[in-house]
Amino acid sequence: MARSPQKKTSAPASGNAVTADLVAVLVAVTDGTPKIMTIAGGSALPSGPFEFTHRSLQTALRAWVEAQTGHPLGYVEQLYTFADRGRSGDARSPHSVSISYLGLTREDRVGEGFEAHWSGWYDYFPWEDHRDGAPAFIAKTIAPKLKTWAKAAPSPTLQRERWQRCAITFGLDDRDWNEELVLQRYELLWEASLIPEANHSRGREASVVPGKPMTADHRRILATGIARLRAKIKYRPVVFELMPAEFTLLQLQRSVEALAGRLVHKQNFRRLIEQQELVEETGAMAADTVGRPAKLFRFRHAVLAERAVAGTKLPLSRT
Amino acid sequence: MARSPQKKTSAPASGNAVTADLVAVLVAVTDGTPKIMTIAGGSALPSGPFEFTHRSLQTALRAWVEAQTGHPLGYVEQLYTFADRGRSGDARSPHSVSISYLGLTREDRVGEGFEAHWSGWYDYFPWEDHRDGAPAFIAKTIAPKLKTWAKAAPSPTLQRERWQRCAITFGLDDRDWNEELVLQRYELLWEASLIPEANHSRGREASVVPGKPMTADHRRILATGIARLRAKIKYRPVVFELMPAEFTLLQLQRSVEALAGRLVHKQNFRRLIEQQELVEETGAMAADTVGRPAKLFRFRHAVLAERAVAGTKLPLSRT
DNA sequence: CCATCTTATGCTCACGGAGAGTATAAATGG
DNA sequence: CCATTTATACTCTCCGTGAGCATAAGATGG
Repeated sequence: MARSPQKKTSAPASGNAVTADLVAVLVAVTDGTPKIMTIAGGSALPSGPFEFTHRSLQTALRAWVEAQTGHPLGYVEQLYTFADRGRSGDARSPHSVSISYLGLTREDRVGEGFEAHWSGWYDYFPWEDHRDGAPAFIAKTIAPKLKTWAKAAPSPTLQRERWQRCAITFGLDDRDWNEELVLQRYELLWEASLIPEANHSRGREASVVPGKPMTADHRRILATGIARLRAKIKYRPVVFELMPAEFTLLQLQRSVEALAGRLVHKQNFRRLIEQQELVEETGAMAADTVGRPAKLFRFRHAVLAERAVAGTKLPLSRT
Repeated sequence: MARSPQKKTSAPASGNAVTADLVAVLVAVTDGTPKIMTIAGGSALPSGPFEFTHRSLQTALRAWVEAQTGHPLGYVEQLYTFADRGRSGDARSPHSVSISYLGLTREDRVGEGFEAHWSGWYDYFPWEDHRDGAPAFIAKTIAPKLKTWAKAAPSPTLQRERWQRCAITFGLDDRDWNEELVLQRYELLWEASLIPEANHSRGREASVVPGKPMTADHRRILATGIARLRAKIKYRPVVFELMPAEFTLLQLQRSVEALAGRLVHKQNFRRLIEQQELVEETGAMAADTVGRPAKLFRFRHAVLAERAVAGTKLPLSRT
């Protein structure tokens, strides 16, 4: 970084010039399946060079997505910025800075005739879907391979630490599954060389763990996005960005479950939603359903103005 | 942004080249005062061009800080990336991308003879310190000015919305103070032109609200860092990065209070710390104290390996 | 028409965490 | 010895949350 702080309003780019890329994790939920927008046959996230004709990064991303989908992007949040020195390893290739964003939409909003597709995100992270319990291949395939990797550590202490890390992130040894550790799990599998992208020497030692790979570090970026979203839905009403204008409480629940990758207690879910006054009845009832018909609800946009957003966990004094 | 996703491994920079800057919010807590590292007489955060000789942004930041302070940087976290088209407004000046980081250290680790200084962060955000109750000037100065600003909105509805926003972020009208809304408060004051930095036409209409200004958007970046840190200390044991090797529970509590800007219930704070097994006794007692001497504790680094980190708020099913 | 299935919706219970207060112990300086 | 300051141990009360029971309201098949 800097030589000296004084030089911060620094000299024009010389050897210092880079290119800026945007990478987008665009999420939608359709029929209980979380999907992401992909290009290149599902092997990459939509991305492209940043055009400085826009006022801010956020504006640039919105403009681009709207051009692609024909509809405004509901919720946008910056994820992370990566810097590569010469992405391809070629020393002369330009340095690049990749700025990644998370965006929430609805699949049906996307116009036809684009090269982009929607892919289920569990295609890329099959071990993340615990809605029907932990996938069998975690115990059958992943856990043994991780154990082997842990045992390959040089010292017994390091072996224990490695395995403890595996057990925590994957909920092994009777630990609870923590759905938010998406990135940690991906990084662990990467370190253990169980991810195709990790084997730099041109994809031999092919996919040792199920899950579709992606270009460069796109799957890591996706993991970051999923983790962020799974954390966010717990303290911010962002799920509604993924819902149609009217929905039943079960549909809402299914969307949350799709994102979280685990099931939710129905009655408690409803209690939570209603006591927070997040929704209001439309008066209409859902049609075409099995079982007792459900009321239709809509999101109360007013709550966004009414309430602040943060949570607390300190033993605060009210005095 | 992108014209077409296909072009993502895009052409070398032409009109697209930018410079990459790092901006650091380096925090320490000394004697119950949260401090940040500043340069230029306290009017700017340390920053400088990113050198692509490093493997990653994080590495670059660490290396730079270690060169400055002579000690490793405990905790580092990326904050946000901003893009400006021509920072100075000069259309021909290079576009820049500023990547900001939050870092935690201890003041005494910094070597002497550097141009950097430590400034109390409440010098820049005096309205954020509620340890002795809400500062009087919030009710006396800020609230009335915000009321005026709210009333200046075109329609009655907008006026009410504006005021509601003010009341929420500043805890007015008998609302609770939410210490995490640091950025929201800064942005609100900015919008209401109560912040010198907001008055683009060369600092007339000088500081209408107490608090030291900063260069460019540095105070906004600092607000982002404070907000992030205030949120983080509640669910991650990062305070310990700011503590000496051994400390009393009261010292620990004072540090948390310094960061949060509000007081904490002593007994409950201890209960929380101890039941989470975050610390262990050193056996020694604190010297040079008034009142009954306190036990000295040290951070149990093992907890970082033992436990995962995330929290939950969904009505999950355990079955 | 009834039995059964499915989903919707209302209500209760138990447990644990968090805010708050009381009480006692151990040091210091007059 | 007493006032003061800080340390430390308990207790009490709410309330949020996980969990389960019970009932309602529709469809479907015999």
